[in-house]
Amino acid sequence: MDAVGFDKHDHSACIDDMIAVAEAYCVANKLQFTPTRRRVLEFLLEDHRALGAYDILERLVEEGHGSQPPVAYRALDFLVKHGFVHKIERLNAYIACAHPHEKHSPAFMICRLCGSVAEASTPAKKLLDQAAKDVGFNIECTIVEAEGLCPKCTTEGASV
Amino acid sequence: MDAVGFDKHDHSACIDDMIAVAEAYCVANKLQFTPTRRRVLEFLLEDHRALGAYDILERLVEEGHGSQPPVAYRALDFLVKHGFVHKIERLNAYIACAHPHEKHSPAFMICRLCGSVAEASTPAKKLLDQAAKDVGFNIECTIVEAEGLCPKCTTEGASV
DNA sequence: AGTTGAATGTAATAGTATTACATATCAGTA
DNA sequence: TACTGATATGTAATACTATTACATTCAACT
Ligand SMILES: [Zn+2]
Ligand SMILES: [Zn+2]
Ligand SMILES: [Zn+2]
Ligand SMILES: [Zn+2]
Repeated sequence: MDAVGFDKHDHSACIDDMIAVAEAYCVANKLQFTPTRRRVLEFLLEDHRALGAYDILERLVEEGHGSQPPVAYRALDFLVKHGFVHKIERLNAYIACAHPHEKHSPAFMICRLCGSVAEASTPAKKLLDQAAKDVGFNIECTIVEAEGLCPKCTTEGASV
Repeated sequence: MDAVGFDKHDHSACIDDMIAVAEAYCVANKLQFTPTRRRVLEFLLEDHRALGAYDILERLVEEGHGSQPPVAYRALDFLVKHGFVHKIERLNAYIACAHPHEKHSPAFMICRLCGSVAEASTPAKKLLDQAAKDVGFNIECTIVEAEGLCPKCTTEGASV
């Protein structure tokens, strides 16, 4: 398993790659990768951390887009629906997917101090599937999030 | 693994038992199981489904308690902190724990049609711990929720 | 040009949660 | 008993998150 979020990496390439993937996917599936949608994905890729819908709205406003919540929520809904972005339920925030369209059940590790978030792929889905089968429940999607301390905050705050 | 939520069971005994467990725990740990806290736990046990903080507040008001949000949130914070209640992040709602103080990492199955919620115990923590260790993350708590269709809604809505 | 469906702009409102400060209650102690 | 500190409650105000509704714009197709 791998993770993006706690390690340094070639970030400009990272953004370009992800945008390219999204664009190609939209073209292939006749989806409209509009300026607003593209910009929101860029914001999330730039920060590489979870942003609230209103953080995003704020930035959109600065660039001249509409100033009402639906402007942000619509773009986010699109990006989530098509797998470019995940919602972090624990934070009511959104983060760019680290493995777009590799068909996965994401798991997130959320640092409660610095707020960084790493996405991992785990067999958690498999695990729940068995538990679900036992009671006859039909899983459609899973949410797996862990809260704790990231490597950096663990060492820094040995006193915490 | 077992689940409460999709099966019928002796409910009055269920409530009494849970309240007794909570009371005993509070006495043993010098915690104050105040009337408000007890009542909130009873509401959650009675319904055996997830209730929003404002649903709970509404009921408290009917019984003469304070009418401001902190009245509900404080009781919920206490109950969550001491393991009598879990928060369902996906629903922004709260549900009574089905296994109080059996030290567990709960997993929830949430029916998107009827809203029923079942709590299961899974080894998700173990699983995530390995993934976390790989990247140096220190897990403090886990959130595992699955959304889908419960047995009843699966059969009823074969057309959905 | 006319029709359609998707996307956007905007206002209003709904739903969830916290901060701040005053008051009350209770346990332990002088 | 009176004082003290910690805990719990009452209340007002505010902050944060999200949806509904309706008008408008735009591109694609006929
Ligand atoms: Zn992903
Ligand atoms: Zn950190
Ligand atoms: Zn539980
Ligand atoms: Zn159901």
